[in-house]
Amino acid sequence: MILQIDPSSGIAIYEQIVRQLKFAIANGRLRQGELIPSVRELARQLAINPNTVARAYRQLQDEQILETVRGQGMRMTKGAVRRCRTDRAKLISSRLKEVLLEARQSGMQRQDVCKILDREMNKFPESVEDPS
Amino acid sequence: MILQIDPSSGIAIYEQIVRQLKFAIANGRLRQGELIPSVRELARQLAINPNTVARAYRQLQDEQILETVRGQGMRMTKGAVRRCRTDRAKLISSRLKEVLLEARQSGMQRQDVCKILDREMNKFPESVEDPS
Amino acid sequence: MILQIDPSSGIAIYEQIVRQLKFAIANGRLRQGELIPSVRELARQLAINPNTVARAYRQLQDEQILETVRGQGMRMTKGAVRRCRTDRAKLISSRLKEVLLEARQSGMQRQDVCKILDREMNKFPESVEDPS
Amino acid sequence: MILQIDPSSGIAIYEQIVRQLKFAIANGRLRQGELIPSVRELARQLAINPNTVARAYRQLQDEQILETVRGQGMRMTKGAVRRCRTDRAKLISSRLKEVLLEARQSGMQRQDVCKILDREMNKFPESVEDPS
DNA sequence: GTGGTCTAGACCACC
DNA sequence: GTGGTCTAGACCACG
Repeated sequence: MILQIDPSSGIAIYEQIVRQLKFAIANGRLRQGELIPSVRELARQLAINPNTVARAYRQLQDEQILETVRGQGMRMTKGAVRRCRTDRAKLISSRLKEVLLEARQSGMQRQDVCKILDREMNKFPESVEDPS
Repeated sequence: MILQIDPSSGIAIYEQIVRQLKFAIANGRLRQGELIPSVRELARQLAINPNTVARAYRQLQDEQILETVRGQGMRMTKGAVRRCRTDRAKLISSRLKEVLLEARQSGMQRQDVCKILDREMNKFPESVEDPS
Repeated sequence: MILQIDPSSGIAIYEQIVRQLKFAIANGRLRQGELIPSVRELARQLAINPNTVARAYRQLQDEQILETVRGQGMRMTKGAVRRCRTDRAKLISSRLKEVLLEARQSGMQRQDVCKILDREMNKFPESVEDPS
Repeated sequence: MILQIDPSSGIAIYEQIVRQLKFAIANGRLRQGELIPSVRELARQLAINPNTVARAYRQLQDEQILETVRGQGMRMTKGAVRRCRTDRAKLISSRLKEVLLEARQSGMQRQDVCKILDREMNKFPESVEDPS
């Protein structure tokens, strides 16, 4: 359970936690049934305010991705993987659309955008995703 | 000089003005030497507070894209077009890199990203940019 | 953290704050890593509007001398001391050059300028600057 | 009668005209009795708004350095030279004091200031001022 | 608590 | 008319 938090990225820390947890669930790094780290434990690991972690967990609970297990902690729900994969697709897709829309509206040339895309897409690994 | 402002986009209004003015300069919709709309005039057009426009103009001034002509208004600087094109490329490029990095880190499949890109890139017009 | 503000000096208040903070950092009165006084706190101390302080802080942020720590406040950046010392030297040097250029162009006699300088330079203290 | 105007110097244009006219009178480049250029003529030469020149002339009139000659234009008053030399000394002296005070308060080292002064003072010409 | 943003309205110098 | 500055007060997200 290692998350990469960048406090100066402009994106709220709790939002970074939410996204990365969703991603971890989507690609199978977190297994169903496992307990996730407690608020205090994760806050300690990331050296941030426990309130911030709690806010992220609360949001994931609202979205029925996490659920509380009384007296033990929190774990993934039954439908978590499916929901997270959907959310991941939506998030990435909408952000790609946004930036490409902005590129068009800015009058940027198609070819210049293609150059960037070619360079970036080459960085993608051959894909093997856990099909569970 | 028509800008599209969305007060509920999450991006600060002054920041939207800054970007769109840069884009307008980059693709030649604003010509060198022209006076740009006055703070009060643009504020009236966009139905927002003059201070918000002034803040955008001040930032563009800090970036040496606009300069004041005392008692008359503001105009593009000599190097504005070059700077704006550079900024546009940097902005779009860095945002594309960000979202594609996030896509990779999320474990998303290369082919799924490609599907989105193909669909979006078809929306690009055949390009004819003012080469001045 | 005591600043001397003169609202009737002709120099904008926010600009006075910017300069004096730079000077305080340059000569070691503010230490790296320390949180600086909050916008509201400094505004209260100086009996001015918080927006005026915020504007000064924003400019220092633009110049990478301050950075925000979300939810906590603002602090000096890593390179703040170096930048402030450079800025101080540039500011004083350029202003000295300006006035001496004006003196020459005005046809003033070298000896008359020297008289003023001798008198003023005697007011300088024996110097001991924090070398950190 | 050639003045050097810098519209982007931060100092108001009319103020630049006032100063440079005073300096021209102080060092004898303008002779008593001569008519000075008309508002419109000087405005044309400097490519600025006639109102701006008029404002400068009005201030010099208020300070009894210029006077109107009905139907002809404006000329230096009898005490103009004396007044301009006094003003020149006051102006340069007070600006030097200001910047050196700021240098001291900023914690700058005496020796660093001296370096700048040495370099600048060498630019002064051997002095021959019209003693009239 | 913190900073960030926006609005409203005022006064100023300048042209 | 123009931009520059300052004040006052509001709302927001974040920790």
